[in-house]
Amino acid sequence: MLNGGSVRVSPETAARIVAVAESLGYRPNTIARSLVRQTTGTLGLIASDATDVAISQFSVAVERAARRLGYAVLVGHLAAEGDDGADVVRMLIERRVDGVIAAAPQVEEDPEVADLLRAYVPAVSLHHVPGGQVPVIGSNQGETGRLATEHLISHGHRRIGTVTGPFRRRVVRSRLRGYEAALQVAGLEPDEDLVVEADWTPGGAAAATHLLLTRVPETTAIFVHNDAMAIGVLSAVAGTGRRVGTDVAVVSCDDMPFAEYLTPSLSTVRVPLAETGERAVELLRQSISGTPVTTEPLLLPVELIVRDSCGEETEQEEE
Amino acid sequence: MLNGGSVRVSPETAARIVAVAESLGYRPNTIARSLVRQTTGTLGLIASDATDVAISQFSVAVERAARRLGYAVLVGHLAAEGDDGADVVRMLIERRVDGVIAAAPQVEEDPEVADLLRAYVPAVSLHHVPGGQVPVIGSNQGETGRLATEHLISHGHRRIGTVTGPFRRRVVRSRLRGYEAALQVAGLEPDEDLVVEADWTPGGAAAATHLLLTRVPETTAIFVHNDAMAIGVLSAVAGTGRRVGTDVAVVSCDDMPFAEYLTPSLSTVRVPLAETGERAVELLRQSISGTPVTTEPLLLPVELIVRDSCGEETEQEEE
DNA sequence: GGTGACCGCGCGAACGTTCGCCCAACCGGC
DNA sequence: GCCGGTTGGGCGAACGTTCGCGCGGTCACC
Repeated sequence: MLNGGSVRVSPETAARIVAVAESLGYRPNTIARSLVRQTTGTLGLIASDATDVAISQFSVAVERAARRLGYAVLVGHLAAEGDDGADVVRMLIERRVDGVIAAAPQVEEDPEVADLLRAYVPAVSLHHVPGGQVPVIGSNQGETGRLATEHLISHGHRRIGTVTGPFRRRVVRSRLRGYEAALQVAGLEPDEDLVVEADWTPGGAAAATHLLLTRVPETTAIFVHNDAMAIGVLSAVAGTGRRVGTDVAVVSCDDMPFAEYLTPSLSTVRVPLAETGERAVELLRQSISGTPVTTEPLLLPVELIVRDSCGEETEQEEE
Repeated sequence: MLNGGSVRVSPETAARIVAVAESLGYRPNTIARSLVRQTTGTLGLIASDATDVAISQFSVAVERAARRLGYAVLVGHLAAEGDDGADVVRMLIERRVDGVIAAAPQVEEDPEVADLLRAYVPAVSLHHVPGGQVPVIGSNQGETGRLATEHLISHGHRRIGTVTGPFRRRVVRSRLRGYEAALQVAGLEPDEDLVVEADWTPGGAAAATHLLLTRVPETTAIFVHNDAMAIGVLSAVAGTGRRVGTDVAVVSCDDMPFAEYLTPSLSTVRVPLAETGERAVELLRQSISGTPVTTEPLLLPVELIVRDSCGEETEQEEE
């Protein structure tokens, strides 16, 4: 009755009841309500070990959007390596969440999680779910690679290396396709030696960059797959005595808050993580309310942010 | 019965029941159980807008520790500025969480949230709660400031500036006390011009650093209150034509994963955020189970990690 | 003025557990 | 052999809602 539903009761009685309830500090018991309504008003969020700033930006946006819609958010973090994914999802399902948002690349190779998401609960994923049938939302990753690479090409670079995330990830492959497409349009031959796999961490990226610059010392530009790794790239480039921006141009992906303040400031393709989070919640709400949703990936546009690391400003003395 | 409780039933009957339950895929309904047990097996986590890497490291550790104990975690993120704190806490309380962990500096100045935490639910906070009576856990922040400053002093620096978080935060005041204590022990006079307030962001820290170096150009060392701001400090120092490490030594706090890969690599006082998260859950579990817990702040030790930004290695060419 | 229809409201079942209480049966001791 | 104690097991209440159904009263129309 007190949930705003249309109960057939005279307006003044309703007002009286509400007044009394208020004065008594009455708060409806969510648990009892959930029991009879068979819905909990709770969303599950499964996130990969969110030390990753990008994932945590997404998570915050998801929680905020969910709360605006009256949902609470139950989180589960997946270990970086390890397959507790199914356990986490099962935990969420047992808690009777109304839907699940997955922001964990691990799901790409976890058929057990995929089955759970497909069969037991409305879900939206940031990553491809094996077997499909789960709506996917994300950014236009091919465009990301293309934009970054095109920009470097337009500055006259011919030897453009790339430090990527793990190849087995779709994001990485999409960005690589964009990178290669841009090269081909410019008449440049893709070269395997210029592509080095890393692990999303600054340390891994630094090692990868050293490898790249050893294999192809003539490299004058690097496209790196996220801002955290970019930190490692900048460090490694400087470690070889080269200057970032002038000797080696760097363009990254994500546009985290710190990107602007790296030395030199980082050119990067902005990925709209907060907006993606909001859209994910919106999509999930539709799916929960029974509206059929397309399982065709919903891709949000990305945007190149030009700063100093790509050599736009060769004069960096004045910051 | 299927919850492992001690029901007086013959062993073989129990085994039979479990077997049948298993074969039927029976999963006890958490909601109904919560209703009668008056406990949900859920913990609430209120986090400040966790774009802050430190908070998100803490959050991940909390969730992991909680899950190990069989708890699920409901999160609420507080807006950076804005007092929706009470709303978030109320939401958690209405969802009948068994306890709340607060990792949001905002609670320091929110008496409404403080009252809720005190009166309605077992709680543990990372920050001082006005009015007390809520167990606080954290790191030895005074020690943090002292360690960093002492190290700079031991390198012969006499003009040591500091770029801080907002003064109204206890963490900041504790660290400042440690900084001043170290100066005094070394016979150095604290100087107001050397202390500049910032807002935890790289951008704010960069501006603060410019201000500091304008006011006191002879500054040869900077103690900055977290790694995110350190990025801004490095950028601003470089922007004035000074070299970090050789001209201006920098020591920070936190030791985030990227600290090692900044250029130059960042000396920083490690704050054990993951361990803090685990201890917080442990403390909360005790508090929930009725064990009286001390409200005396539980302080974990910190550790200075020496890298290049404090000038330990003057030769940085070989990284 | 009487009858019918509609509207406001109250009562009770159901959601799926947990847990206490009672009953029955078996065993042992007197 | 009978009685008491102990143990295994089943039945039903309670947790706090939601929602359907039915009843009673009032108003309007004939």
